[in-house]
Amino acid sequence: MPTVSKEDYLKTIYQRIEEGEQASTSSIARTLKVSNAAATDMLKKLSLQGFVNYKKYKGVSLTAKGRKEALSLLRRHRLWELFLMKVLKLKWDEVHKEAELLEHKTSEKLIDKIDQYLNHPKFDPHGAPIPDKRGVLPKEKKFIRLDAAKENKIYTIVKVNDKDDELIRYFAEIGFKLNTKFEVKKIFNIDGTITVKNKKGQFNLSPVVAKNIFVREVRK
Amino acid sequence: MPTVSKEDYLKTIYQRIEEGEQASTSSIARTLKVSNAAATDMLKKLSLQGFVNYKKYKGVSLTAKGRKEALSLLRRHRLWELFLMKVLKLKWDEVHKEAELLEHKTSEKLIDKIDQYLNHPKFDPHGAPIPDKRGVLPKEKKFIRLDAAKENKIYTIVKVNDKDDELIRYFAEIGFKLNTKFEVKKIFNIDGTITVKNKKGQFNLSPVVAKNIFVREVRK
DNA sequence: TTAAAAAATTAAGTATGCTTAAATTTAAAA
DNA sequence: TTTTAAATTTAAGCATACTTAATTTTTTAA
Repeated sequence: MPTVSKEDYLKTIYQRIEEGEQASTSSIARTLKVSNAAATDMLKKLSLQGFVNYKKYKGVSLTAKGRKEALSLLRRHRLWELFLMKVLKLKWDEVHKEAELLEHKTSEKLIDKIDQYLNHPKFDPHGAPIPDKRGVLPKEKKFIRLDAAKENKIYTIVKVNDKDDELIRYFAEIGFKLNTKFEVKKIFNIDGTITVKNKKGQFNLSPVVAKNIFVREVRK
Repeated sequence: MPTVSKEDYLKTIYQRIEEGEQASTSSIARTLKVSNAAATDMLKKLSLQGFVNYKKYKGVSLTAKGRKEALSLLRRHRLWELFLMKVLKLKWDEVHKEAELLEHKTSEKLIDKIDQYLNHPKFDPHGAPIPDKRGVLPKEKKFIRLDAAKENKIYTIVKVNDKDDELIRYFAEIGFKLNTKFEVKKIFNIDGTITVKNKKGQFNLSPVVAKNIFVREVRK
């Protein structure tokens, strides 16, 4: 059993790689808000324990064992998020932080009960896929990043990045919840700002924000 | 905010004192399964941080601040136990261990939602009183320890000691759940063994076991 | 292709919460 | 009351997961 810290590292590495980016020491350190030295240190330990493939200066990847742990933690995180929101009525922008704490202290027995209670859900409140008991991910709907959308088309929100509470709060505020529709009105070439319109009104989204919203084109 | 370890120490001290026993260094160490040296160490830290009154060789007691933390943790523990059992259908003898983990990672916001969901319950599945948001304990029903019961009388179970999973499993096995009736058939003077009878059958309980069951006399 | 910049690692040191062993204080028994 | 036993504390040391500062390796750009 990995420690709390080790679980966090494994999750971070998994998510970096899943996002198609490389899991560099400094990117891991940045995500976990620790020094590069701490990350290097931990990568060595994780390697020694067979959770990652790690060669000095050559980057890191997960072993099957490490991937299994990462998926287990993601499962716990995402089931908690959904449970807290659906059953205990916590807000969309509150569940991430709470789940982050509970996930490390949740037995397999308990998480299976939660899974059962929710009837084996496939996606969490932010659209992220929930691995099943064996670590198998459900197939996701096709989506593109909002910063790759086109003018004058209608989209629906498939997924949002849930790693930033402030961002989630902002999405909620402008009515950008899961499965809601909006139109891309204009994209400014100069800086990539995107003007969107939904039932809450019209908003300008910076490309940095838009990168964190994943959408699918829909008919009018 | 106390750390996880500190919360555990405060809870242990509170429970020792609540039980009318003194909270000696070694009793705390025994409960928490650490060395006496570790307990001494921690008592010094807790004292420095204003959670306990501690004088070398003179024992320890909680300050108002320490008591508040202990009651907060007990609240979280007991609400989780009830929630896990009632909502997520975990077994009577499973909830203690799970709650022990979750209690430390539960925000006030979350525990208030759980309290609300359960409609502000007053007792946990083992009969222990649940402190309210302000730390006020509900009034308990009168009870005596089973080892002080009398022959040929009928009792009902008001509370059991929930600190030992094996014991709880045994209680469940012999039908000794909360609010169930049984009769004390015989008490052996030689060693204090108590013969009890309920709808599951007749059993001999050692005085060590009987000390962990709290009962109230009822009419036939 | 080499110099500078960036990334990664090593080294030294810290806080927390443990351990065992030795020393001290208190309590109990002779 | 003194000796012995029990409880407690102190001392020294360990593992985990951090920190900053210095060093090394890799990458980028001139």
